[in-house]
Amino acid sequence: MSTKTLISVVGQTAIGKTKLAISLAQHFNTEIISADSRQFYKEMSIGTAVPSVDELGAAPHHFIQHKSIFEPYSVGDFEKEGIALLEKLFKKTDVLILVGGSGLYVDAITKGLDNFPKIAPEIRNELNGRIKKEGIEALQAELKEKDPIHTNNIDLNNPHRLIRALEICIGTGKPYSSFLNKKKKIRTFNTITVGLKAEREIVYDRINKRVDIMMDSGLLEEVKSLLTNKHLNALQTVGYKELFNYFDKVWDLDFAVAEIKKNTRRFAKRQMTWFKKNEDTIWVNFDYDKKDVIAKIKSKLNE
RNA sequence: GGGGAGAUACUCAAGCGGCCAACGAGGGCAGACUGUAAAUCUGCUGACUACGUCUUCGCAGGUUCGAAUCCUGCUCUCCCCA
Repeated sequence: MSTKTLISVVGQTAIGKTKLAISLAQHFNTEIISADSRQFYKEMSIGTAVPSVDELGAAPHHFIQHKSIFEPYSVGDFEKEGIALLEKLFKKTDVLILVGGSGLYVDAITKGLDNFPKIAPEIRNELNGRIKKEGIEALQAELKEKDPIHTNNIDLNNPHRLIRALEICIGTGKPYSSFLNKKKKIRTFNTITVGLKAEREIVYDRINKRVDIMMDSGLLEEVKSLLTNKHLNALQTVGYKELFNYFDKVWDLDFAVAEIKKNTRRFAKRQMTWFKKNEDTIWVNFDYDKKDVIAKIKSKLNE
């Protein structure tokens, strides 16, 4: 009777997730939680395609531009905040909408991550310094010693993963792998995933057009205003990093824009390989019929 | 008209007698993903009846046991002198 359901809307960038989410929120008379790792930041809006004022007014949204690029923020933080919010909102409604293009962030809400203690940022800084000075091999050797199990499971060539594993080992004195696969998190809600899809050419065309629109809407100015912060993690983002190169005079503008389009296409590809893994997803074409989608969701709701 | 340089896989670009289906880069494709995730990393990229076979290095001949690599002719491109 009081089963709570989270409708998770996923799909590639520029495919129309925001619009579908709003339709669903209106239909179910409910609210939207964003799981978009770049729309969290209030300093970024054009390049992240944050919902417009009209869209934000069409349904209550959460986690849109609620953080600053200067604050450290991670999936772990997002999971805690997100679950807390869901719990609060589920007190007054049975259905909520989650929308997001960031696979890991979506999974953090729907499936949950293992708990890791907070690690002092100095440890990562130091590891970043060491990997430059001593080379990746030194850190690989150290992980092998501190966590032989995890050494066998991760891609040792991936510096981000290597450093993350090591910072846990160093910061906690325990192997990274010892934090994995604790008891399964119990979610108090069911999740129905709706995936938006379209043919490659259509997605690519929409991406190209959206990048042009972003440029016409003042992306360049937005990026210029963030120039002094370009080292911040949140700004290691398609649409921003390429234009930093333009302002640094390493690329001309046309090339930078072409790179944004290319990198967005590649990002869209990676999103798809992530979302394809979920076998329960209800896939709908980007030119869906609204009633149809709602009917599919409802039949799933009644299962 | 004369002289010179060059034509290599989707693109750029190495190779200059055997170890070459051909370095590398770009692009493309596929994949991985537990607090950097719009990030980061990995694999594949001539064709196939695939641990083997077949067809490629401008075109056509030739030399050689053997050629992308040497020779001849042709075609095209670029540069210099007229």
